[in-house]
Amino acid sequence: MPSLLSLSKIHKAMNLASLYLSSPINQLAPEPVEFAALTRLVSCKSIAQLKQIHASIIKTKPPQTQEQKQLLYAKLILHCSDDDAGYASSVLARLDSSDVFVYNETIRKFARSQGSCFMALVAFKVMLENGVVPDRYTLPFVLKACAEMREVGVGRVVHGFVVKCGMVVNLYVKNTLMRLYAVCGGVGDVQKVFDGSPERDLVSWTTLIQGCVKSGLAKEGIDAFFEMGEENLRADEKLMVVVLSGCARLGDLQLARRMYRYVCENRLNVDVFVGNALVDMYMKCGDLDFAWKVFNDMDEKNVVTWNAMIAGLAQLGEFKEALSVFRRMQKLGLRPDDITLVGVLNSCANSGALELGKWVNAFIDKNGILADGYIGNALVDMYAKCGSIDEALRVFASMKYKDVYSYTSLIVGLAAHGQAEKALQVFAEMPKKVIKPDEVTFVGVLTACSHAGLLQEGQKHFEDMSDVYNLSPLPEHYGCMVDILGRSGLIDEAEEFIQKMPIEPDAFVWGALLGACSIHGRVVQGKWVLEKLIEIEPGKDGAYILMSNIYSSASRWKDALKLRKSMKDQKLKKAPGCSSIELDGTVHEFRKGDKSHPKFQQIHAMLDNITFQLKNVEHAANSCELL
DNA sequence: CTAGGGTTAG
Repeated sequence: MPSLLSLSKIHKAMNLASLYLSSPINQLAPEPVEFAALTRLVSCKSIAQLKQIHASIIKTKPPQTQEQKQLLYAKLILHCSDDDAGYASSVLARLDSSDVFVYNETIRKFARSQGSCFMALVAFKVMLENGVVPDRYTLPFVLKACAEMREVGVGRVVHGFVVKCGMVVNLYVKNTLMRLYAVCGGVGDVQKVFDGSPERDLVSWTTLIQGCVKSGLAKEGIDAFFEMGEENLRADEKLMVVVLSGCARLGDLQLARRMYRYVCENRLNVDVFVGNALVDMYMKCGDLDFAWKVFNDMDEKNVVTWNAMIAGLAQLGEFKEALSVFRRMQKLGLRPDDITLVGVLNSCANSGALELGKWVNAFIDKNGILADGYIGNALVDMYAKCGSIDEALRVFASMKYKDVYSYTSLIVGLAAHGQAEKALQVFAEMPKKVIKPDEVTFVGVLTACSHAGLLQEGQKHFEDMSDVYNLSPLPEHYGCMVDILGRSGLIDEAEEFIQKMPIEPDAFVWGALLGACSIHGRVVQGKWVLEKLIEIEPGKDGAYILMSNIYSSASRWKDALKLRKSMKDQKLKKAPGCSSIELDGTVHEFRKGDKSHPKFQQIHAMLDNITFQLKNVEHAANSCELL
């Protein structure tokens, strides 16, 4: 108990309380106080009204007994809204009750809403100072307040207190304690509490699994679920939702189907939560048809249902489809929330739907939504990917809270627009704002260096990755370096660089080297690299095409033809090419081999025309080369 | 007077 009193946070709160105690409004409460119009408090709506009643009670009929006084104070506190923390704490400080129930009610009230959780801790402190011993009801409220505030520090002290009074065995206490650690990201601690006492129920399992899933250990969470089954416990809807979201993260379709069977076999009610979790799970596991089936079968849908569909489609690369779902949602008059907008912007970004993206931007402005955080980042990315780099810069500049995502979106965007110098400038801003770049940021930085041919600068950033930022370079970073070296003509150095890689080079790394061979006409080396690439990813066509270009540029037509023939013989699956363009607000999507566009004929006639004219130019260019 | 649920960007 004493350790709690030393908490600086609570001390700060008490200082706040004493500050309010000396403010004029509180001098309205002189002793002895009065008690009469308590009934009027029940209908009291505002803090002003409350204080008025308080004052009139004091003036007319003060409470006669200690009990009446305490009752008055307790009622006053319970009638305070979240913003009245100052007033509440001043009354609280005079609440000299020894009744646990009075404190429990007070703490419960404060812990119930976000804005007043701090007051719950203050009330707890007053309780302890008044020598009142917390019971099994008090602690869940206090722990809940800590969890809401993400105050693990205070939570740990309360935990110590819980252990001291042997309260861990109470399931409610134990489960709220687990929840505290779960929301604060400490799976290890959740597990410890879980293992700490033998009694556990569905809530304990739900919290444990939630803790795993939320901290990226979905596999462990699912394992725990099966372990639970061995104890002959059956999941309910709330637990199922958590398990389904874990499966969604794993992206394992087989597991997903197994979980769906579990839902059916156990006759779980597919309410809007379970339905949403199912839709999300099937989307993330790639079973679009079944996701649609669940979606259509749901009789109650909400914005989350639509969001799951939109975000899921965007993630599957079905951007056009995602946007059409958004339009359907709008036709039904459903209001999108910020998560909808992020999904829509993501789809715009990846399908080039600048007009719709601008519309979303206007929607955001019109509705007074702050273009910050997630939304701001999605806007920056959308503008950058749709070619409006200046708009991306504008949104970025207007953002108040910038994080690593904001910077990365812009840096990657600038690099893609050939503005390497600007990209590096923006990158240089990050340390000043104390924002730590991550792996993706460095992909942007290194691409910028590669496009601008900045060999030394690229090398320096690459070294900084591990030396300064403690990041382990991924294959794509090595790929960028190979690209930088290759473009500078240092092909042997690039090859040596690959040999020295501490991780296994992947197709992108070898691909970058092959690209370099192609630029510099290295036929022999190219052939060798091609063999490497075939080893790693047989059946892909990209490397063959690159190599056949190398042969062609070296005028080794026979070799080029041989290679093309071997591609045909192997029936190589071609990477599905896809591109899209927006015209008057409609996105037109083109896929390799897809003839479904209404103007397919005309488009191809035009393409033939362009190809024909290009051939003439090419011919001229090639002739020049021969001279 | 007590605890556990779904969707989010580079």
